[in-house]
Amino acid sequence: MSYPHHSNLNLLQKEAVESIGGPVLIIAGPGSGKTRVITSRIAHLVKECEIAPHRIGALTFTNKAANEMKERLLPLLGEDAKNITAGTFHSFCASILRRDGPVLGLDRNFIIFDDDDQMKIIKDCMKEHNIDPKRFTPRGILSTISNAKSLLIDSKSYNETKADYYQEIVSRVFLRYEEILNRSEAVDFDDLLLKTHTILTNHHQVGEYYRERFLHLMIDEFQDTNISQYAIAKQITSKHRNLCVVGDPDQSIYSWRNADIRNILSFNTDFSDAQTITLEENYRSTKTILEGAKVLISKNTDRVEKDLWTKNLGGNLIPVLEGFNEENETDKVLREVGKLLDSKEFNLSDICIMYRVNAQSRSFEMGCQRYGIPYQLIGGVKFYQRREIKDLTAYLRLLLNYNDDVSFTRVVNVPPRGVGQRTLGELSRISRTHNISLFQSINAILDSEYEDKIVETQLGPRAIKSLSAFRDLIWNIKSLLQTQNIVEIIDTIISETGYRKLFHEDEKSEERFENIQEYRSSAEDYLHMDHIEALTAFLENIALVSDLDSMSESSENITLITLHQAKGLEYPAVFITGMEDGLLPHIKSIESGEPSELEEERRLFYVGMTRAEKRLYLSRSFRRNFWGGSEPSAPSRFISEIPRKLLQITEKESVSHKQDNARSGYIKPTKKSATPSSKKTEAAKPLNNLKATSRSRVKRNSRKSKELNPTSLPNLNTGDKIRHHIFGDGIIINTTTVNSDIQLTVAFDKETGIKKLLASIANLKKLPSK
DNA sequence: AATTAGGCATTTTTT
DNA sequence: ATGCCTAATT
Repeated sequence: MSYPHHSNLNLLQKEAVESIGGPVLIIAGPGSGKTRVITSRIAHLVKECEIAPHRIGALTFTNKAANEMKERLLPLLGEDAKNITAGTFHSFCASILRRDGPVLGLDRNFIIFDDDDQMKIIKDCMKEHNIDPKRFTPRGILSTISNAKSLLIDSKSYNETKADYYQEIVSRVFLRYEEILNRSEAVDFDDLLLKTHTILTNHHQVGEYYRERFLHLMIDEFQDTNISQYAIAKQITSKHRNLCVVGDPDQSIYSWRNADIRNILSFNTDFSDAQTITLEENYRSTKTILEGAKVLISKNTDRVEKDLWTKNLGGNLIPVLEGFNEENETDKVLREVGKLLDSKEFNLSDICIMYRVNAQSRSFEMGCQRYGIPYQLIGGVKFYQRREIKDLTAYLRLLLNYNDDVSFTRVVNVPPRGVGQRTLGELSRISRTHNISLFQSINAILDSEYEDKIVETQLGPRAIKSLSAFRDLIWNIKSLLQTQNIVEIIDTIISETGYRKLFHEDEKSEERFENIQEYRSSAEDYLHMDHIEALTAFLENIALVSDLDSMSESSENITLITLHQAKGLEYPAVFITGMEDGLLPHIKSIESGEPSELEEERRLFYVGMTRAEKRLYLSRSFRRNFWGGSEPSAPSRFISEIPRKLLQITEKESVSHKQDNARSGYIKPTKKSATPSSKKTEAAKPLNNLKATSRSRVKRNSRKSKELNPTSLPNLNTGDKIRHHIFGDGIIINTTTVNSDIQLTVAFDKETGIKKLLASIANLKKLPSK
């Protein structure tokens, strides 16, 4: 990065760093050294102004940004850096609630419900109220509720102000939804903010603590904060009035998540004495890239003008790659990637491929595997959403909190232990009549009473026995928390609940096991803590930490990422793919007819473009795959909004020549339909391994792995004895080639039986045959 | 109670 | 095409 040296901030940056009395608004254009300004400002506060580090708060959009900030502060401040409160709004609020939640009657060990959990509850509530999910979609109702909460409207006030039939329906669900959350000692994402705000506002003593404590508060990505976040910030800084917000209205891309761009636009009105500093010098991109982005964003009517400029060189034109279908688009993009790598000007980690929707990633994943380009996929199907992971998490949540009905329902019959629909229905009936959790309902049934009221049930002795056994199971494991740490508890759950059995079922068992292993090892970070605390922290981490946060920067692979997640990142070379009307801008925004939605799509593209330092590529396809079929798609209207002179449209025939002549280490000319190569040494990971490694784990199938393979993979033949880290010892009874990998059929002991394993991932040790 | 078959909606972006 | 939900079957 070509930032000026620390001691050498530009005048405006310096002003931003040193303006420390009262409210400050920093409008920071892309690449204007925003992060630098924020860290320098904090360092300045601590070193020059002698502000105690723990009295400074810095709130960011992602945990990754927060961690980066802390890392950058470390050389400047040393140990003091660790005492700065830095995190996302959500994690910040979670810590306030862990400390002060009890004033609202919230248990300190509350659980955080994710999107999945929320949907389950919404659906239950709707069923309870006989609301037709065809007429009112659960998703829609949830988003209405979430919207209300982010405007600081709770279920009670919503109910009081409901104005039409739809709101009447929502209100019923909302009220019930809140009851269930309360009963479950759980909060959702919006509650973290809403409840924090309530405490700060209504509980004077607690509020004063935070108002007194935070002498300075800074907020990054302010254009993407919502009303409740802004309200919290105002609350906290109402005493010392040192609120510094940093953002760029042109990069506001989260309105669908209730972010309100008015926060930043009207900041100056809210604080009439606010200083405003606008950073317009761009240190990141070439003139060409910046000019293209500027012209594009100027097409938005609803915005505040900025005059971005750069001293950087003009740089290359922006190529527009055109493929005749999705696969061909991918091909062209990856060939360009290959050229960049061959030029030695770019490393793998310098290159990023961006797209509008996650579904587009698949094609690039497969492409990378074909070409042997190591890649890192951010997001996609979330690791923590995998079934086995959710199951295990549900068990852990139950240990902490018996009243978590969502988790209860999830695992009470997993693996099957004789608690079926009927039993569950009866439990839920009792839970409703007495307003107690499902788990408590078991107690009520077994005791035949609840708070002196007789509880009657029609359940047979078999069902009652099953329920009682389940209760004992959970209780027993819970009591082990005294002596066992979190990792041991996970192991205990797997063995004691009989969950292990599920691993022996199908060909997915391998994948499941690997996921569990990873889960288990991520729990190891918490071993130093008290067991209960560790459990709480681990579960909070699962809820609040995203894939993006754990993405690696240094490792040697290219990055595949959505445009939304790319916010705040930068790469020497960026490919923005799927430049088609319907994809970018997305069809939903076109169909909505709202100009504001189209403008947000434009901002999204703008964010993508401005991530690029030296090279920017656009790509599109003439056809796009939908649900099986493919349909013609027109070029994105945004392409024509970039001045033609900045673009480089692919020449016609010369392309194929270049392809043939390409003597690239990464580009191996292959025939269209054929799988890359049938040579076993190629060892590209098989496609079915994709799913197993979807978290931002690094996939390596570079030339490197080609060399490594013969050594790491002993020459395995039928009849060889091997050892597997999970299944134990076995004998190979067959070998076949699948997708340029070797599939081994191995007979293990009686209990495990016969397994099919892929040589490249099974990590087998060959045992000497006597 | 557990398993299976058939119908259906699904794809925007995520703390 | 796939995965989720409901209904029907054993």
